[in-house]
Amino acid sequence: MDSSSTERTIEYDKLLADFKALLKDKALKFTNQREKILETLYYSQEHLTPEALHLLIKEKYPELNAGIATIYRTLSMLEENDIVSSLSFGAQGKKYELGAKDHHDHMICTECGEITEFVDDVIEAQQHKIAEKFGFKMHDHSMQIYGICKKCQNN
Amino acid sequence: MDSSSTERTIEYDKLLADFKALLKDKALKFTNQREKILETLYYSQEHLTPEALHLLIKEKYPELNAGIATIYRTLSMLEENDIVSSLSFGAQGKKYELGAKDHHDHMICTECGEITEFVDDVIEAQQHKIAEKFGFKMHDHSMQIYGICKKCQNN
DNA sequence: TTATGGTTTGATAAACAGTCTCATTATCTA
DNA sequence: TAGATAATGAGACTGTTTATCAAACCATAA
Ligand SMILES: [Mn+2]
Ligand SMILES: [Mn+2]
Ligand SMILES: [Zn+2]
Ligand SMILES: [Zn+2]
Repeated sequence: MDSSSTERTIEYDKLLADFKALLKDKALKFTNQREKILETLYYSQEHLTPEALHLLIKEKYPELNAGIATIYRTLSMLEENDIVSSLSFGAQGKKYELGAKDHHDHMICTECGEITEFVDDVIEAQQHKIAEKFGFKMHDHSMQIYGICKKCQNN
Repeated sequence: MDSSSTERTIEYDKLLADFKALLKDKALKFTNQREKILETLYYSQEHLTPEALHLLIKEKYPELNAGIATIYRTLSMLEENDIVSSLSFGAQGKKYELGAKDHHDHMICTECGEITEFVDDVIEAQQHKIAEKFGFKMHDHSMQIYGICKKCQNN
């Protein structure tokens, strides 16, 4: 079966150093806002909407006075550079998470919203086979399983 | 491998009769608007945004004078009753398609937007196994493979 | 058939998410 | 440290989806 939960695989210091290197490489600037956004994403275990991330940052760093536009701009930039990934399901809009974890897919409880992460080698391998069959050059994929979690089944 | 394209599996008359029965069962009314929305979804092979569907209907049935709000309302109702399903990826918003086809997943070209449908038995079976392992009661799932289609690779 | 009451509708206002603009501020490099 | 330029916050703006409500419509039963 090989399904398993995922866990963070990179230290924050390393992540930050890589991020600084990336910015330098692309002639982008290392700003306070960008740093706090990265940090907040790293230390949050949640899948965050831009709005939720904005709130967290306003709470923790009120003096930063970060604007929502910067949150959106930075999330887009981070996603383009494969540092975060986004997940969109239902009407709830996009949710972002730090991609410093290994790739994984999601199981979503439609009752309580709980998101369980997993990786399954059989599925990963099969996706490559399918893409190959259609002459398709796969860059990425996303899989969601919807249903009712253990906890909600017992309520 | 068992991947294959999908095709429509139900006659329109049957679909319409089932729809009428459903409406009656739920004490909802069979209206001209609802009929034309169902019909247009059935005969379109595309994955349609609410806006695109609205345009199609205005072209074909101008005298109906269908409002966009009715399109949204009806699509939601159809989705709740598993008659259509929606697919949302990127910023492009939700696209709807008639679920009278068999279940299938999607392969999306990020260059030209082409959507290829497929079903893969290995993946279908594996998803059940994963849900089972986590004590999760699966209701639905959705998988998208993103990449570059054959055509776009040769451009 | 027609009357009746609840449903559905279209128009339009409102909410909402996300993007754009631009004057000001911050960062980087020499 | 200064100058060039990138990034920022505020808020205007866009496009999409939802809510409101009076008018029209549909199903039912007389
Ligand atoms: Mn995740
Ligand atoms: Mn499809
Ligand atoms: Zn749950
Ligand atoms: Zn293509």
